[in-house]
Amino acid sequence: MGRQDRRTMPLFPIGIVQSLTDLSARQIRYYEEHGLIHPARTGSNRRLFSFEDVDRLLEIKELIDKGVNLAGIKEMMAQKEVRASTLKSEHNESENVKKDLSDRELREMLKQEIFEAGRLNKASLRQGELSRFFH
DNA sequence: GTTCTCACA
DNA sequence: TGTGAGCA
Repeated sequence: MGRQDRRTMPLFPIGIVQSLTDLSARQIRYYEEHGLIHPARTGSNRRLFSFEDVDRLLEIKELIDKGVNLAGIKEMMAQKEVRASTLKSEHNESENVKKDLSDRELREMLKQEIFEAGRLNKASLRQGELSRFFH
């Protein structure tokens, strides 16, 4: 069994994940509903989470604690996937081309990440202002 | 005992 | 997001 199999192997029920992440079952199911995680199901329709799922939930929790809303988290995760697949495809390029691209695109990806973080932070700040305004 | 879906004084 | 109902 490979390392990857171990990361994606469906292992624990929602109760365990709850205590592992300090998220409510409600939140966990809600995030699944929005495509942030994809836990497997047992024959009796119970969710089974992998280490990968738990890791993602922990990342989600950090963003939630920082005041990022679901839309923001979705974009952050999407950005991350783009960066991951970019790296993966570059991994298959020839050495010469890769050296060139990875250096340039590494900076580009970093820039995008910072840009995204800044944009979302402003968005959540605006939310804060609005909630105060309507209070 | 636990989890699932659905719905909302 | 919480919570309770009614199942499996």
